[in-house]
Amino acid sequence: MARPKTFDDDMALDAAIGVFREHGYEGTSAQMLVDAMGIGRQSLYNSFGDKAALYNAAVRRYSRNETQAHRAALRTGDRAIDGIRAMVDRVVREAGLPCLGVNSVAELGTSWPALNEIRAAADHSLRTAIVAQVEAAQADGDIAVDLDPDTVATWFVASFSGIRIAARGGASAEHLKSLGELTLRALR
Amino acid sequence: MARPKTFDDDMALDAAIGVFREHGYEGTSAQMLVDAMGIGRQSLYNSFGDKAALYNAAVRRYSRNETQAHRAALRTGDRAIDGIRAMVDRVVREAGLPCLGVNSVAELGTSWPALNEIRAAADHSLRTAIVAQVEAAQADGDIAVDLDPDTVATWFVASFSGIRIAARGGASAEHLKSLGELTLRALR
DNA sequence: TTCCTTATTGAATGATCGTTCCAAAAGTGA
DNA sequence: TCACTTTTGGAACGATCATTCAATAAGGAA
Repeated sequence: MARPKTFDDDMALDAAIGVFREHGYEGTSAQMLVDAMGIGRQSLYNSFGDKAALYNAAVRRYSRNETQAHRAALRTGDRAIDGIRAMVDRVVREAGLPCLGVNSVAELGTSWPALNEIRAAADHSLRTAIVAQVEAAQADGDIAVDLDPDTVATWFVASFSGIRIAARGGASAEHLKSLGELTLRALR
Repeated sequence: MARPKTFDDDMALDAAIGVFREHGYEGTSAQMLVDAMGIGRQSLYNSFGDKAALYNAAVRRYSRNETQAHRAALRTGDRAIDGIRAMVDRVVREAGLPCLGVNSVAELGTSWPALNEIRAAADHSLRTAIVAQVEAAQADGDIAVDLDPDTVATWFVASFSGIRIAARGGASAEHLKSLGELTLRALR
């Protein structure tokens, strides 16, 4: 057929994610992307379209990975609450790296329809998993039954944003740990 | 002496705050600032220095106002917990507008030393007020005494970030209200 | 009024922005 | 080896970026 690519799209995308999560959309230039991704300018545009499309692809991939990691953590442990704790612990542990999801919301809000759809898909996937786990934990008597599972799912997502912003602002590991504990304490 | 200014620095700064909180630092151009502030380009540079200095001044003024509003809310009501509730309610109520503090942390992290100092000052002012109020509420029996007041202060700040990010992502008023309630529930 | 100082206005600066054109390079199937 | 198709690298595009220069305008002190 024709000449094959010399790079892997997903690996290049991971490099782009690394730049975007640190510098944001507006703070990232095409030159920075080319340097980090290790590909030519034209290759970038051939493979990903323009900068906005690349950003959308980066957020999509990042969100999917992040959602998958959350769901994997949820499945660990014996009791349902153990999985929930594992999910919170993971967020606390990895809060040192900026979250592309949080930063994307902070920077762009809901002004990009394409981005809204990407977020809605990830949100739905994560939320349904959390709701199921919360219901199980309530059946176990580990989460108060007067709480609406859907509200609790919103609570977790918001708490994670809070923890990540705190970390990005320079909070210590101890403080972040306390935040994770209080997140769970609200559900007793 | 000489010709006086035709505009008020603080009013112009408020206009700049309005642009920065919506579009971020990198997403805001000098032209957007000139248009919003209603002053000439040269006047902007004469009065505020370069774009970074103007941003610092905007964050400083915004943080001071925000801290003051929090402290004012804390002082309302009979019991200490009433003031705390008022502070949380205010955040929930006004979460519709993007927070320059949260967005600044999300976008820039701790990479600007000057900005770090501005944040530290506002943080200290807010935190000491919260700590005192929490101690009073603990004495009243309205907040669990096994919680460290300083940790609780960190908790409030992080929760506010979470609520504001949720709002910026499109969360409904009902969801935001639930988040405010859960923030307090963690302290029982 | 006259002078002095500062504010204002608008054009212009070089740099960098995102994006594209174009020619050379290179792998694949015949 | 040849022809075909796609990738690749680099120069180039107009637009916009933050910032400044130069000239005019305007108020206060004498």
